[in-house]
Amino acid sequence: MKLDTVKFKRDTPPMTRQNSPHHHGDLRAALIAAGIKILESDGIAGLSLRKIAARVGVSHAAPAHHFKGKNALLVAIAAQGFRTFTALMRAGRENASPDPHDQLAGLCRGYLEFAEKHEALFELIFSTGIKAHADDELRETSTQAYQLLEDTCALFEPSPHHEKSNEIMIWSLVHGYATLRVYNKLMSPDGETVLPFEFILPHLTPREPHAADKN
Amino acid sequence: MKLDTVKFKRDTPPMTRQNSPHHHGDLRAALIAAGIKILESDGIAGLSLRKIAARVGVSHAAPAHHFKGKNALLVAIAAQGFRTFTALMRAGRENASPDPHDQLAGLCRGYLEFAEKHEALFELIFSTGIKAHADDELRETSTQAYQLLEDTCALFEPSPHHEKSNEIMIWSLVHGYATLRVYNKLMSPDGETVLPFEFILPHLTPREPHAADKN
DNA sequence: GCCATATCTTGACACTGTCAAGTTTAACGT
DNA sequence: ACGTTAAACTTGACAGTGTCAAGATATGGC
Repeated sequence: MKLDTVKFKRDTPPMTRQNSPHHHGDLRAALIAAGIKILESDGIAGLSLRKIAARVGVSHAAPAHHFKGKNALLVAIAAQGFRTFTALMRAGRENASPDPHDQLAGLCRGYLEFAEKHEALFELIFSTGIKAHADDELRETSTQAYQLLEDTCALFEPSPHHEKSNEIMIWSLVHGYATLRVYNKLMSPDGETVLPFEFILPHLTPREPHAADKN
Repeated sequence: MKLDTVKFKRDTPPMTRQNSPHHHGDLRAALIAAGIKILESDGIAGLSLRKIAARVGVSHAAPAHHFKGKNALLVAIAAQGFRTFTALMRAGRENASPDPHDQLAGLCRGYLEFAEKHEALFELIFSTGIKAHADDELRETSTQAYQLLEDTCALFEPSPHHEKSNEIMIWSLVHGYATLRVYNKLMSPDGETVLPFEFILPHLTPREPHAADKN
């Protein structure tokens, strides 16, 4: 399928690009948005720079002026992915009762919701090749996601073994569960809905409210 | 870098291919082996059919006669990956004391060892695009891996919540922890060595040895 | 109004997976 | 022993990929 021959068929009318072959308007953001769309429809394997450029309506080499390479665009997409990831976790937590167990369960619900509804994006942000420490924006957004989890874990007494044991355990648990559910590997494919945290959560003892913990 | 021009530079002497441009001998196995080597050196992104073929010393289209496509070769490589994965888990378990907690900890040690020492292979076997239920060999090998975990979890009393809760919890925990460690995302990059199962394991109660459980 | 510069296009390159057609080798029935 | 058939491999082609170089055009500062 020749993609470059249908160059000027964009999905949105060229509001930003005023009848001129150059200066799209906000090409950088448009590329990220189009990349996410293609990612959600064609998966991570079907994502190519040329396809993104064609969808936005620019030439195949246009993205090079906004991103250092394909990987840089993927990093920007991943950063956006982390933002909606954090938003879903926060929403899940806010829709729960103030009880610490419910708070944590709500956070995990948001986690799983992201993994389910944005499968390709979920795979992207946790894939090799996307080094979180390489890019400033990606480091920022991923840190915020971890921060939210850390805050929620702070509602409980820390483990006597290690101060970060709670975070690591919860994060591993929910991430592993999400991964195995999404990829449907090694688990019964009949769509189990049992959550492992319902088994693990009672073992966590809520912290004494020695201060005004209303975050 | 022109790869096709150095076609006959294979890494092993052509013992199986007796001075003839055809009939390699056991090309299928050689392609899988070469694929794993390239995978471990160049990562999952640097793996191409042509590179594999060049390394074995055959033309770029030779693999097509043994694998339906690139994905089929990846599936075969993944199957082999599952085999060493299971072997490492089994070895970790066999090197532990008969105590159920030690048995499970040994298994998890093997799990993490595989994820660490065979990073790209670990990413491959748990990636989308490799559907475990599509290929017979892959389904077989992945089932064996899960079976070993299930057997080890059977050393403990099942959770009152759900009969498979132990398996799901342990698998999620170790898989999530391995993933986060390998990709080094969202966790302190100072190489923590705290294992979350050391916190989780004491909550599991060993099963009563009502039968001769010496597996 | 002019010019530097950012923005985008066109064209080329090497590399990729996959297909079609040809060539050599091995296997097998007679 | 020999000729036919099928398998194994090669060569060549094609569209698609990321990336670079060079050219065209519009924007914004002077």
